[in-house]
Amino acid sequence: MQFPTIAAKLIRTVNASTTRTTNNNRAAEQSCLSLLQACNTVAKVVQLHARILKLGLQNNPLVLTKFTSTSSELGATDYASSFLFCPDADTRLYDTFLFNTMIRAYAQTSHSKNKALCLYNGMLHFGISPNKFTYPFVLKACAGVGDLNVGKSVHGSVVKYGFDDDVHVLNTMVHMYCCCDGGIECGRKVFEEMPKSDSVSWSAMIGGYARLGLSTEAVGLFRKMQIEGVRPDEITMVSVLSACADLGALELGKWVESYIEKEGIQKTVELCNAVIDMFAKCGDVDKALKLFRNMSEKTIVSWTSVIVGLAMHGRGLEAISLFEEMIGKGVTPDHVAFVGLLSACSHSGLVEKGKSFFSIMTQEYGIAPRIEHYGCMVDMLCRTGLVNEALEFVKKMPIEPNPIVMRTLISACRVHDELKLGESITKLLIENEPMHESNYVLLSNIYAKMFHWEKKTKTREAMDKKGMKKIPGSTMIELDNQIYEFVAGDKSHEQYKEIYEMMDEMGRKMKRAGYVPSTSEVLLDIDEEDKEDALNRHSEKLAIAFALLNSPPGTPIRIVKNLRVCSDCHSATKFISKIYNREIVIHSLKHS
DNA sequence: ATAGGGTTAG
Repeated sequence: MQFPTIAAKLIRTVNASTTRTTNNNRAAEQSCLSLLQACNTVAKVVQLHARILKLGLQNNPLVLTKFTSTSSELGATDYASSFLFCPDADTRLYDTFLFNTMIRAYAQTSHSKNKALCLYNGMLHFGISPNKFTYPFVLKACAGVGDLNVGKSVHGSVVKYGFDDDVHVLNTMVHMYCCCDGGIECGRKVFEEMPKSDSVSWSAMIGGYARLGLSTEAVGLFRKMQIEGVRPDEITMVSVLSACADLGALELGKWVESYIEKEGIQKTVELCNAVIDMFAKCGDVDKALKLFRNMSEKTIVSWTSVIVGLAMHGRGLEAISLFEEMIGKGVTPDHVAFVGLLSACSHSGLVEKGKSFFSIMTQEYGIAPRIEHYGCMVDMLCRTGLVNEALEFVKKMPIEPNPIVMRTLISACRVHDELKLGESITKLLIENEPMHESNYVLLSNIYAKMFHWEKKTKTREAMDKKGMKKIPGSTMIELDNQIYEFVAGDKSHEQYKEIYEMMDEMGRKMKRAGYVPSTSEVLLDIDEEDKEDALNRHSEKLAIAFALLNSPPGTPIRIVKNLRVCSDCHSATKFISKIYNREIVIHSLKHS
């Protein structure tokens, strides 16, 4: 930072212009420029570069700039930078545009965000001033790195250089903060305080909330956007739909779909994909399939959305046949498509098929398994009750299992009575993640199943001491454009008497149809009769009773549970669906 | 020559 002085900059400018004017090889310069313009492969750039060196034009500013931009456009950024920053390079030729070109190239490629930041630091080191075009690139690189402190320091520079009034810079800054761990509040602050905001600013913020799973905030902000009269575009709508999908809010999603029609928002492939994903995740997989079939242009994302949707709703065989149809059409699956495929196998108990797809993925498609793929395999083995095989699988994994995989194992240990094993894994996990509440819930559930009530109480106390609270289970239901929420034993609703009568009736009819309450997941120190009672008051059943009372016979019932659905509610729902002739879709927001 | 989006296992 101490290098740049105004004098040094002046000398540099003068020297650069001298080089330009004394260059008597104008014809060669022109020919190089037009050849560079026509370059379309890296090989040609390399060839041409040899010629540039031979002609001694490597320090010609025009040629250097063109060489740099052509190389980086073709993905040969490292090649260009090795010459630009070699020890005998003429640093007098460095300027803002040259650095912007290089930083942009690195900021756009996924594994080179750090290089972009290095170049930005180098730029300051050489005394080259950034301009308002530099910062969108730099901030984009920060977003990729995801380090809040790095982001804050760049924010400081933006203020120092006075670009904090530029809407493009600020929009990217909002996006950057939203991509950093724990940065969403900073993003919101920049968003709130920016002098002018447009649809891009709102999209960045709404998208930020949606990505983090803060879907209610995302939808709320979209409402605020409409109140403030900012016209959303197709990119805003993608984020809003993604929030709807996450919330399982089918009615809202349908409204968004008609809003898109009404407002004439451009239906890009990506927007159509988001609509399909919303329907698939909200339980209307057939609607998603229909839209998918009618799409004129499909991408891998379109296929994956439907495959994941089918997998989520237990239609594993259809998911697999759709995957095979996709291969038949010559579409190359990516790692996400394989996650969908493997989860389809897992949800439908197709262990052998799953194992074979897992090996095909690497052997035929050259896709290295990621933690998500290993997670699917562990889940698949655990669901089938092969807990020990799952454990062996985890031990042999070439990458560290993450907490999600560990929690899958622990749940399986509890369900399949490997309680000692479950206890020891959970203790390890708590050491690594002391502030994650579901770890304590898992441990206390294991103690409950071991009848270690004292240890269970202690675990709860440890949670309280750390200021963590267990989130109470609740179920939401959308009826006539209103959202009703129920918690276990809820009596706050004005119809509560009718609801409880309905539940009694449901219980009687279910028992007659052969339903046996499964009390094994009631983790309370109470006797069997009370356990049944506790089950009957679960929020899922309340919401279903409410829906049976208030919606026309034969119409589907869709409910959204904030936590995992217990096994008893799962089986009870199947009975209720049959007895009352209603399709019942349960959407769960969390899985552990 | 400048900005923002989607699909991912429990």
